[in-house]
Amino acid sequence: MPYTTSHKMKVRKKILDSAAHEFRTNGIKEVSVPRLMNGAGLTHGGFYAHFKNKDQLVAEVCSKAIEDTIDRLQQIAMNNGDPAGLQAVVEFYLSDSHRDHPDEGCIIPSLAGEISRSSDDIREVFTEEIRRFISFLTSLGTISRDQGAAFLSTMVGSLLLSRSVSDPDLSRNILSSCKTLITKEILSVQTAK
Amino acid sequence: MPYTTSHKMKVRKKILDSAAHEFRTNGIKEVSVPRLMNGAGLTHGGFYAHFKNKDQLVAEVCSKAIEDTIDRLQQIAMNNGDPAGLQAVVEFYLSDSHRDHPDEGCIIPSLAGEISRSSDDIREVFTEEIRRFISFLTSLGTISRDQGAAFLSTMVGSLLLSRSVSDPDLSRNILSSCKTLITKEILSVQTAK
DNA sequence: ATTATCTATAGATCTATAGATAATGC
DNA sequence: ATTATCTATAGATCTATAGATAATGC
Repeated sequence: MPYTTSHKMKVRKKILDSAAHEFRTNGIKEVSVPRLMNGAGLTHGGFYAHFKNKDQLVAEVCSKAIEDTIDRLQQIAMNNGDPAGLQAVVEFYLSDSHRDHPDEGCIIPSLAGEISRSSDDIREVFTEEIRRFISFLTSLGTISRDQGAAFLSTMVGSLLLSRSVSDPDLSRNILSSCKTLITKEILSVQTAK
Repeated sequence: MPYTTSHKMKVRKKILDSAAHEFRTNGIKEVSVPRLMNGAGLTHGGFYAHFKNKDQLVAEVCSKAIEDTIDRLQQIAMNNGDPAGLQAVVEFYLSDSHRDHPDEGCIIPSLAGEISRSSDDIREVFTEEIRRFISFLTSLGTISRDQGAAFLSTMVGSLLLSRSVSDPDLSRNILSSCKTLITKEILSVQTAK
């Protein structure tokens, strides 16, 4: 074998990281293979030694990026104890800093539009990760799986709209109104218990 | 003047309609000017007699398409009377048929991702329409402007996710959980009054 | 000897423009 | 006479592949 296996894995990871970053910032269609490979310090021809085609890369990025986000949110939850964990996750997701740094934030608001129009292979991977995200949210509190699904929808929609409007006041308003809605719902469940 | 003004307006409208349709189905980046013009029964060269560039078309489509959606929802609300109007709008927005026909549905879930990465001109037009949409929702019930903003976020996020997952059960679950969340919130306001 | 990576390129396709053509109003 | 529309094309850029090169393990 030329090049150690670990070398190839390291390069592959570099391409994946570069792609995760670029896709979040610029969308899937906007990012070309040459641009991607340059970002990883390579030339474009080598891409196909690592991935069958661009779609396969997209599928792997979806999977990896969402799991990384869940891991990060899990950390935030653990730092805030059992009843406050879910609330802390929501606050982070709907924060100004998350809105202003799509390049390292959750990939769902950035790419869901394009993914909804993508191949079945990509959508199946995405589906599994959405399921995992809902399970994660549900695991944090006394909420039902349905509430987890609704919270995820609200957070994704809110972040997406807050990034799409050019008026900072409206943008902040969109985030805070959704925080209020979710918080109210969390509290209503806790008092009903 | 060659060609009546009304002829030119008619053609311009045909391009706009074709674009609104194509963008919703395939995204902005995916739809080329030649493809667009073919859809309107013209050749690509003529495009620039109507629009300065593709961005100007995108801005006009955003504006027109969202206003059309609000008009349509207004109709639904009026058909359902004063207290039930808001509920009927939410039910329609989060219906299976809206999910399954992005080509004639609300443009926001389809395009917000791309718009969030677009030029300031486009984002400013979009902002104004989002404001209008929130005002419209607020006008339907006893809800606050903040609640209108939160409902819009939830509806957009829900429709987007329901279109992105490949499992029909999960997709329906995402829609129904958001309907429940919003309905609960509407009722809580009404009983508090 | 094997294969990741590079160089070069084929074949599409995109946005935008220039100049020709043709459809209308005066 | 005016200008919407068409034809043709410039100049970029994209995905993917073929063949050359070079870095490593045996």
